[in-house]
Amino acid sequence: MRVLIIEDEPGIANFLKEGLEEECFAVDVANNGREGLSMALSNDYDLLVVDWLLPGLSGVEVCRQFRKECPQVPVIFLTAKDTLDDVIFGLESGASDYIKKPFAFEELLARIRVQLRTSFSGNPLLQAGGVEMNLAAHRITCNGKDVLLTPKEFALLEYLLRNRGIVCTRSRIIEHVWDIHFDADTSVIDVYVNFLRKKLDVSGCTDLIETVRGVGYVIREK
Amino acid sequence: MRVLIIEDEPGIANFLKEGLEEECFAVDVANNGREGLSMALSNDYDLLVVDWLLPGLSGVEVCRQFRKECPQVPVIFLTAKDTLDDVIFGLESGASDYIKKPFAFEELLARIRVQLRTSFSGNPLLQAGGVEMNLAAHRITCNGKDVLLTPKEFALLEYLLRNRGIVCTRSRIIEHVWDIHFDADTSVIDVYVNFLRKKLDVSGCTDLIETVRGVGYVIREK
DNA sequence: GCAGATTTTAAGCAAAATTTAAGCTTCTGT
DNA sequence: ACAGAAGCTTAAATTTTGCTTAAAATCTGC
Repeated sequence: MRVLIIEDEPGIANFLKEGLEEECFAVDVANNGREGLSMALSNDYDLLVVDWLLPGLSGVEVCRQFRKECPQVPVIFLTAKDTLDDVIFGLESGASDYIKKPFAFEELLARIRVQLRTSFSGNPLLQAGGVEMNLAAHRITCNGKDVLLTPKEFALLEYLLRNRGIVCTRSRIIEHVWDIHFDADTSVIDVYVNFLRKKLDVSGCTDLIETVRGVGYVIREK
Repeated sequence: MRVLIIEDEPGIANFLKEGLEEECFAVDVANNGREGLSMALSNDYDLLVVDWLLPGLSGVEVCRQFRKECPQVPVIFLTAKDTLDDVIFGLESGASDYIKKPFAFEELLARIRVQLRTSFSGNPLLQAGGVEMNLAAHRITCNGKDVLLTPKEFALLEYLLRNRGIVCTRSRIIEHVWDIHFDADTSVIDVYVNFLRKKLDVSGCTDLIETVRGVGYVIREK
């Protein structure tokens, strides 16, 4: 995954570059709007991260012009502003998402992953243990054998696979897979983890999903 | 890390409490402004999450009065309002950040971490002696070997590691790792230090947690 | 609108984590 | 060296949490 960061503050630019590289992204940095637009147009990026406030050509203008040429590549804005007007204006100019400063790197990362999921369809294969998930084909195999999952089961497994190595808390799972924001008192997750484990067991993948008591679930790396 | 939530809707309060506890925070809840202010002033919290609209004493008023006494403890507002005026008013009253309802739990978490300056991306690894604690993966290794800890054990070790080089008194440990509803006359800490030492001993980390007689415990630097 | 599939709820059970309590050991000051 | 205080260790009681099922509710395609 190749990302271009257009950001004039060297400290922030560097922080983002290093953070994304640790996450296995290939990262380029441009220090101003004009340079950024030129790089964006002459290379094949999977995603752009653009500061709203840039010397010279503004982030909005960069986005507007870039969109003319590459309407499908997601653009995420970094902005210090946070009024509704600005957000609407930003999204109208073609941004896919925005994030307000100061932000946690983890949040930016989460948003990048959301954008890449919807746009990227070239080789969307997630795997762990004997399990392979082909997102484009919406198909899952376990040691070569097909495993048929319902939509919710698929979404849950996808979320766990995308976060492999990281413990997914129950709250995060409920938000990301079910889109429920204020209901702590449900046992759907337990039930669905149980469904998944059963289906994977049948195909020979045991112990893929580990329980972290008091916290949530995780698919470990390796 | 100890957090006070001041929120009158039990559903939301409960959801936040459980979510934050999964992330290993010690969480207290107050149901109204007056109770909240009194708890905030009489205990040693690391951060406050305050609803803007509260019966009786409003969130803004709570924040203003709390700020007089504890200017350094961050306060995050939950607000349904979203005009610039309200935001400015909120920030002028001493809030460190605010978040509009409805919000994703993860966004609140990200903002809390920004305020506590313990963002996952910044320093996901706490270490001392041969022990490494990876917060995101919720995983602890000791000389390379995995160590399985229960939630309370994890929280205690995290607290000691975050304060390494500093002696943690018994009362501070009780306040930050357990929460307010706790009996002062208990030996849980001894028991849990014992649990931790045993598990770490098995993996070859001896003498990590030192006893400071009459005071508490400490993990020394190097 | 029916039949089957999917999702959600609820409840009992099992297992694990937490807390209490009590006896033992070590340390400290005299 | 002794007495008292502080901390350590262990086992058992209590509480919490997750697993599993079955049944109820909801959705979907015909």
